[in-house]
Amino acid sequence: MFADVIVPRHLTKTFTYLVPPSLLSRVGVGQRVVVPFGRTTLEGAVIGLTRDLPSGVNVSQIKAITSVSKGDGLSGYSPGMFELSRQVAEEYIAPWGQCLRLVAPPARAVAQPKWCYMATPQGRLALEQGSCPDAHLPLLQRIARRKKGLSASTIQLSRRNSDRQALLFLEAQQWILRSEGTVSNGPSRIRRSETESELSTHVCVPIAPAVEVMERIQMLMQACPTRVLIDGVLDYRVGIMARAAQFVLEQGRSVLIIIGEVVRAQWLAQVLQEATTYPVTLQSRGVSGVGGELNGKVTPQIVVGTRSAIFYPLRSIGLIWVDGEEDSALKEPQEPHYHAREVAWMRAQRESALLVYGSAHPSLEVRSVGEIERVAQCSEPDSFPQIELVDMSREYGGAPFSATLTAALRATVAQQDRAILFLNRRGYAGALVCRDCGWVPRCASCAVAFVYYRESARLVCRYCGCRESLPEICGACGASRLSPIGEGTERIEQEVRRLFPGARILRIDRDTTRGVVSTRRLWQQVHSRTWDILIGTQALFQREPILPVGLVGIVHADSGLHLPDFRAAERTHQLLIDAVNLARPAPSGGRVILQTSLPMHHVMQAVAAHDPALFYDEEIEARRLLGYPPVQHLIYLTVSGKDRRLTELAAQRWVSELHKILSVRPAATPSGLASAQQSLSADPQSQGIVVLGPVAATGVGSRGTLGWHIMVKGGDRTAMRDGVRRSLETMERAYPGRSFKFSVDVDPVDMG
DNA sequence: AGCACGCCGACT
DNA sequence: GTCGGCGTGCTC
Repeated sequence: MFADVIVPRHLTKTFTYLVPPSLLSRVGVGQRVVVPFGRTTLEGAVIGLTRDLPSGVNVSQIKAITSVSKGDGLSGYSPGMFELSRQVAEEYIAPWGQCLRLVAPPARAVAQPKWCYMATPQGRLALEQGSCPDAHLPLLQRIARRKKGLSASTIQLSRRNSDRQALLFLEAQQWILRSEGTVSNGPSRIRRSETESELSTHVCVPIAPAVEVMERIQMLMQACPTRVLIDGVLDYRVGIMARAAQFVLEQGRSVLIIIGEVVRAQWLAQVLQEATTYPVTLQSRGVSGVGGELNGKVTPQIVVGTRSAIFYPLRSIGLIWVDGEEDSALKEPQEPHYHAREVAWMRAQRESALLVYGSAHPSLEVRSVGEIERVAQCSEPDSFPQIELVDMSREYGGAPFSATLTAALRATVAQQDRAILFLNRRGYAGALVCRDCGWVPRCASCAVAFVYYRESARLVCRYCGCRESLPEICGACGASRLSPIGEGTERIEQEVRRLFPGARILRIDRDTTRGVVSTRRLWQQVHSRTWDILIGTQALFQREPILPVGLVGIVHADSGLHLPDFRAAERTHQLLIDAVNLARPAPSGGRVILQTSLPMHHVMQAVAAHDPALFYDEEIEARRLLGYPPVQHLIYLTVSGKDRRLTELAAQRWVSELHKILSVRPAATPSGLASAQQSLSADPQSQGIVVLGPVAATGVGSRGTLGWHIMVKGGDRTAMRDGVRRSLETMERAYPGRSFKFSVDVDPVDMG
């Protein structure tokens, strides 16, 4: 009997092993097995059993399975998780073996025996007496110098044959001793002392949910698997989360909570530990282990973690809660490029669990899911701060603050209240903007902002690669004041210090929060409220929440709109809502001043009116017209290599393969692209697939490699995926070796 | 992906 | 001369 085994490597093929008679009864599909692989031993999984050898494999090369993984009481991968890894591999066009490591990181002790060499008393004696041969002396001295021993990886014995011989010799002489290094892994129970001092839980006051809300959620739990969107602010969501978790735990089932940022996960774990009576485990990346089991008995628990925790081997899950489902941190930047929000739904369906998406500003993707229940926070008009839009194109001079904002800051400082100046610093990626009306030149067919290249004095589209010369005048108002934008936090800080010499000013951004120590100190200052004016970027939203203040000034609300990303408006909308929520409600004197050059833009109008529908309705229409997600789908391909020219040729070859397989009319040239675009716009439900590019990657020459991007866009997701998978196979066959790397990102996010 | 081998330039 | 850089091939 032979077993087809996949290994946790970037290898698409399977390897065939002999099943020893002694293991016949224990080896089945899905079983984790230890196998010899090349010179090493590693842990793979059986995906099939056969009586005959596959063609092309010789009996003489066949090795036997060493052993069956001893585990945790489960026979290898639990069937559900094994299938989940296969589903992820298929969905995201990644090698199955690569996805296996998500559901069960290879047991380190098996995959890489960590040896540790120590000098024996005899060895030390040999050193003193000088009886060690000169050839092996340096190594013995090196080992003897370390009292606790030297690990094999430090010696790097793989490189030098001489060292390997020396080790064998020294071991034979019993001058050194080889022992197994200790490897610690397992989930870390949160230690209160460690995190409590750092993160303030008091800043969040969970709102006790209404009886009807909890009744509805309990009803939905009967209809599982099902999805629900909880649309509301953090305090509201945490209130429901704690109650729902407690309810599920009392039923004897566990709760899995996924959140984008690590610090947010720590904070949430702490809040839930205080709010519920069950154990909370914080799952951080790289830590493996089987949870929910103690002496063979399943103990319900809460697991909080970042995206990789969606694969946590928890048994009997009743509730999966993805909080901040719109966070791009839920998308894995490496292969396999899974999105934890989507994997959560795959898992919820397998486990028959309730899946909750929580957000203060849900993604268009989640809002457009047909069969999703929605629980929205009812907000009275009184719960919002007062918002004023200031049209910056009507302000004189180039000052960063309008007269309105300056006066409001002055009043706030005079009243000894606090103010936050929010600056959206993303978006300084070299866009050209009209100083008079805020217009930004955009690609006609892709509708994303052009990237401005100063040296070549050109505009380039990040999506389709088309180029244009610089416009002389503004396309909207005809003025000739077009210039690149840019106003950093430093500049704002200087200006605030000039205007308010007596005020206590604190700045939070990527520059001030470089190190762990300085970050902690700064955040302690934020919470101690020993400041009058706080200047910050989106770094303000990435940790525990901040108590709201009297005045929030949004200095340049438009800057995020200029990113060359079709989601630029959506991101800006989210950030502005977060910024608005930093102000107290109007009855307690909360006020927001939003400075913009585009006061009529749907993002600004929606934020000013506290009416998200104004944004969503217009945005979804724009996505429909341009064929962007969630209406249509994208697959983003990258070819990277050393030689720019050859890599471009490989990328072009990929495009033509895609054309062939997907039977798309060649439309890669900017002129042809416009017509392809037109045919899409004419029929929004068109199943037509478009291939854009190749376009040179912008981060030019990172570590000597160059990249070219290709975008596949269309309505038929399955056809696109199948086509891309087949084209990838063709490319990897056509270009073996490591001169090029072909990568695939299904449903990309963060394209700016 | 890892991990070997093997071929080349710069120094203990 | 060796040490360590990286390019290439193989793993049942």
